[in-house]
Amino acid sequence: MSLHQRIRADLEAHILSGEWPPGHRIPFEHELMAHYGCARMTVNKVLSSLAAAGLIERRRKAGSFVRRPFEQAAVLEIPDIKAQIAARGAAYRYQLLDSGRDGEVLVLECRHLADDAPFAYEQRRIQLDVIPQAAEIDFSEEAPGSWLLHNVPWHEAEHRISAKPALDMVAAQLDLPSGSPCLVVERRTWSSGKLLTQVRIWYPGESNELVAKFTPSGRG
Amino acid sequence: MSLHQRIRADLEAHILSGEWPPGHRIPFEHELMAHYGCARMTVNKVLSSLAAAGLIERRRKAGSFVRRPFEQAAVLEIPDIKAQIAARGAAYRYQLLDSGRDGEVLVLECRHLADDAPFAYEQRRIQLDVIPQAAEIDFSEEAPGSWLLHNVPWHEAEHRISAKPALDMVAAQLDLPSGSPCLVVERRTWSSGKLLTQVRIWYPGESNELVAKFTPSGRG
DNA sequence: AAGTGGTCTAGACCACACC
DNA sequence: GTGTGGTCTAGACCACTTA
Repeated sequence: MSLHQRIRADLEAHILSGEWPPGHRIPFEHELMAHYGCARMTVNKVLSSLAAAGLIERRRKAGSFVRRPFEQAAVLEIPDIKAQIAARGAAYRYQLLDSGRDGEVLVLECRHLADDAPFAYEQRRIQLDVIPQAAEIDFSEEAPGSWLLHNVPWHEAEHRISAKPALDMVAAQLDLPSGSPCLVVERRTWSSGKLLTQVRIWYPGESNELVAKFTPSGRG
Repeated sequence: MSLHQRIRADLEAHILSGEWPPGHRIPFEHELMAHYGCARMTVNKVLSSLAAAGLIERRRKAGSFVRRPFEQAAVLEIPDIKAQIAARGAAYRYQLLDSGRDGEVLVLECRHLADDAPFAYEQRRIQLDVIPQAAEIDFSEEAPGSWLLHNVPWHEAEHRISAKPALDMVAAQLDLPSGSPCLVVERRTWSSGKLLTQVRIWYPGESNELVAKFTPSGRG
């Protein structure tokens, strides 16, 4: 592994772990030079790539700062479920149904309700080896999606969308007749190639739509 | 504008204009050094960024080569249905079920089959005031989606994705039990603000998935 | 074996933002 | 002014691939 890759991984770990929260000023280039014992071009390359990836923001004379995580996917608009329900004028309620560990993965099941009616059923996996601070969060209070959205920056995401019948447990949790159509959204999120979290969300088909607006060049 | 930005713009123009087609070998770093009269680090930075952007591919000892352009919208991957079926190794067949006019709108209904099994049911509307040449096309031979994809440039698109039960005609056309979950994709496409076409495609839920992969910055 | 890209250095000057 | 990042240089050594 090359020097600039090791430095980048090191800085990324500080950011992703939350040790350097959004707004935190990263050491100056000359400080990093001294710390890693390398030339300025090398740390400059690292910081430039972090800026290109959207993890940090660089300002002349001021320094480099950790950026806020993105509020939502700009391309495929899947807003925070809480905000989505609030936008309909309904009262939002969240329930943690189950939680456990599967090796280095935190496994959660939860449910989102609008005016006490089931709105979505969520199955979530969080990589604790990459986001160790997630182990300390009380997910019976805050939904994992909301917490992640506001605390962990991501670089890449993949959505997989399908229509499936609600069977057994899912039908029960969503209070639907067994076999009702559901929109199933599976999302995986990475940061610099490392898987951060996976989630599968079941929406009753009648109640929900995904909207994606974009141009061929990739700008929404 | 900095030197490496000017060099990058220059090389990009060669690639995007088609002067350097896919597979073409870009001049070696030492050749670009001589051509632009700069240090190797500078051209290296340019070529590295072009590689990171996916425009070129770099191979030691061999050189740097122009990559193939993306075959489809990288943001929300909805390939040509024909190509999609071919990719599964199934035989593609297309049927025009009905066609008519609604004022300035050409209205079509058609069906796509994989190995003679229904794969998707399509309801299409094409604005003839914007795309008059569509009136001359024999859509019993070529699917409207395929023809549009290859003949009409678009600038903006919006997808609306939902899960709905297949009822009546849709269930019949897709050979499904009434009420089966279907993935419904509604797409509207514009060019410079003018609506070109609308389409609603029904996929049997079990057989299909949409995949969207992207980054917050908008590059897939 | 040879030539390419990958990486790194130890300087340097500049533009810009903030004081 | 002062200090930061932005850029560029003229070298160098290495690793990998391909001929």
